[in-house]
Amino acid sequence: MKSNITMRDIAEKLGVSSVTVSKALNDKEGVSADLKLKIKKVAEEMGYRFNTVARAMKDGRSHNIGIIIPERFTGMTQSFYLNVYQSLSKSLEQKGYYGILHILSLNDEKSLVPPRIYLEQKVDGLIVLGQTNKAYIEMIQSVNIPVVFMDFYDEHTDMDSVTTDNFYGAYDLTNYLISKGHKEIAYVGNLYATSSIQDRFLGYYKSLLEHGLKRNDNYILNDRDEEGKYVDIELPDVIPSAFVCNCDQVARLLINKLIELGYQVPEDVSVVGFDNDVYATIGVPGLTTVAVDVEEMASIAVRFIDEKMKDFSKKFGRVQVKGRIIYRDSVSSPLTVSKKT
Amino acid sequence: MKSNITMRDIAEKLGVSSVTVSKALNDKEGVSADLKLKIKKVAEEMGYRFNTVARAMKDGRSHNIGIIIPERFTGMTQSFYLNVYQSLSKSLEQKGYYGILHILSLNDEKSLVPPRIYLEQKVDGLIVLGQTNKAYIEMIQSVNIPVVFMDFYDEHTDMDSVTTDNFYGAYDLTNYLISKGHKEIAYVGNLYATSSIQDRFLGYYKSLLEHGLKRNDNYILNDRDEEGKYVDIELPDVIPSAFVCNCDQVARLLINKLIELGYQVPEDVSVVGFDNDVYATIGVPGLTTVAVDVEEMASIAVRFIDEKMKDFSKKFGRVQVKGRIIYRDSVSSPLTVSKKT
DNA sequence: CTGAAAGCGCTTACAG
DNA sequence: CTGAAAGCGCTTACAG
Repeated sequence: MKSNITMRDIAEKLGVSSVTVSKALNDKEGVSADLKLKIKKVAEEMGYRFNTVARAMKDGRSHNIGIIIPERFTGMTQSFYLNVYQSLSKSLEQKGYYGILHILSLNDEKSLVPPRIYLEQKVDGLIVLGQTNKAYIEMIQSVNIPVVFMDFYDEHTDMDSVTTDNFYGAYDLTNYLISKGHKEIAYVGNLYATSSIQDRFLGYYKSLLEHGLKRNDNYILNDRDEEGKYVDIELPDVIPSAFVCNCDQVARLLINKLIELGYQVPEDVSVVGFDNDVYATIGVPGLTTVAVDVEEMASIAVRFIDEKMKDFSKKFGRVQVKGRIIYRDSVSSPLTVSKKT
Repeated sequence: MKSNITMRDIAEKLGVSSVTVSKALNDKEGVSADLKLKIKKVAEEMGYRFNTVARAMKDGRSHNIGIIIPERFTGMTQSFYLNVYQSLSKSLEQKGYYGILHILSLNDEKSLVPPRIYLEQKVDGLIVLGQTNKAYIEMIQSVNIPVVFMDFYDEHTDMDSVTTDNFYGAYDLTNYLISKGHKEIAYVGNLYATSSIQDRFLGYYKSLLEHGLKRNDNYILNDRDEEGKYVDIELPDVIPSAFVCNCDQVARLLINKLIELGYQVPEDVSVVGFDNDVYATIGVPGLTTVAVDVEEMASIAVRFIDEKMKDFSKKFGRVQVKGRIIYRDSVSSPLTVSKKT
């Protein structure tokens, strides 16, 4: 492995000082245009590669941003966060940052162990992607580098977070079902599991309220236990004409269950999901759902980190990014005749 | 943002030198046990965080490893590489490295632009995850830091690569179908698209040869064009009793198509996939497939990088990691009666 | 326009 | 066992 070329090597070759080389290569003032060109040419020829570490040492900024994803969101089927990570990675690169992924283990979360990337001053900022427990949020908020939360928020009023507009998305979707003529609409999701599920529920509920439809407690269906493990969905005695599911995966599970029971989707029952992930397009019928604007979310989170880097006290609060409805084949107008066998 | 505590701060507080602090904190020789303990205690109290950048500056190693994924493998539905990335990230962390993701754009690949993480000396090594064009492989091989390729290889004999044992997996799976009584077995996949598809085909073919079954050219079915875009699968006039698909996604597409045509899987036709990804478990029936050992692959790739770091000339060549068959419900013994309508 | 000096926070010889 | 000196490769502030 040949040792690396430094600015000093270039300087010596040209009989100038390394200060001048630094100025030339960084397009700073204080070098004649002639010399600058010559320096750049020689740098190129010698295969010079800029040493980011030395720069980091000087200005105290690594230009690395840590992205923390709690372990429980990283299972095989949960590709959403990895997609977000990818978008973040792209957005960071555009601003000259680099993302370092850290999977937060259940243990470290419980024991409130700060991520090693922080303890070793490996990163200038942190993006927490996915809900952690409250104590962990507080711990991470107390850190002396910028922190932005993604895809969740909680009662801590001083946290900066970027989430998809769950409330509006579910509201929009439910309005759509109602416009199609549905009056009996169930919601599927454990209201106590995550803030997303809660907010989507509230959006659904607002739509009911606005249209003067009564909320029916039997139409709020549980889909998972407290650890997030899916449980069998217990259907009510009277099947409603439409279901708003808190996510596409659950919508797909529900559809499979309904089909097994002899119902046809969307002829007998309409079902909508949320996320527009694989589960929306795999299987028949394709799901009408809300597509989350992952790239926009990533781009905003990165901008926030960047601005907080310049002014640590800057606050953005809770920012919501609107998604949009993707229309597929899982919704139709309800049958007017009684549909219970 | 309070300025950070340094070793010198600790040294001053205790009236010792920063050299001694460095030795104590790194558990090196040359400090009395007493003093070491005291130093560690004070470091803890003062909230000292080790500065990795300074260490990197000193020893010329950033401890960052770049992970390059070609853009075309990062679409919504292709979560496999992101899962590998996640495993890599974990393995790297265990050895004290940090992974930095770089999505290789189609343009940069064509123009042979080296990744910025390399040009800026941001990383000590590179893992290329997913096949690139040959010229790009050559360019990246010429770099003066360790490189390991994952999930593909090609004619360059000097490249170190870690792949899943595609050949053996498909061979194993085809043997299984034959043991179930199948004699007419088709292979689905564009043989010219990737080395994985090719090797899986060859494993399938070896199994046929070993069992004295004749290869039938009509039983080799195309699934995608040269850009990797899926095309409609053209079924042969006589439907075989079993299909070996090059991946789960294609297996699922094929099953849906067969069902549409009125066939039942596995009653009329058996289908197997490869990868054990979402497509294997989503939909009915569940796919019999080969599970790739992602964690083992990641762990080996990281070990190779680590060892090449110590000895740049070290070669490992092509290493294959065996997967294992996951038995689900997409295979049964063939009907003995004629099955063509 | 050009460059000598100092420093970022560590660690590695080496001297006492 | 303890520490003064030098250096990793840059950049900043200042002097000429």
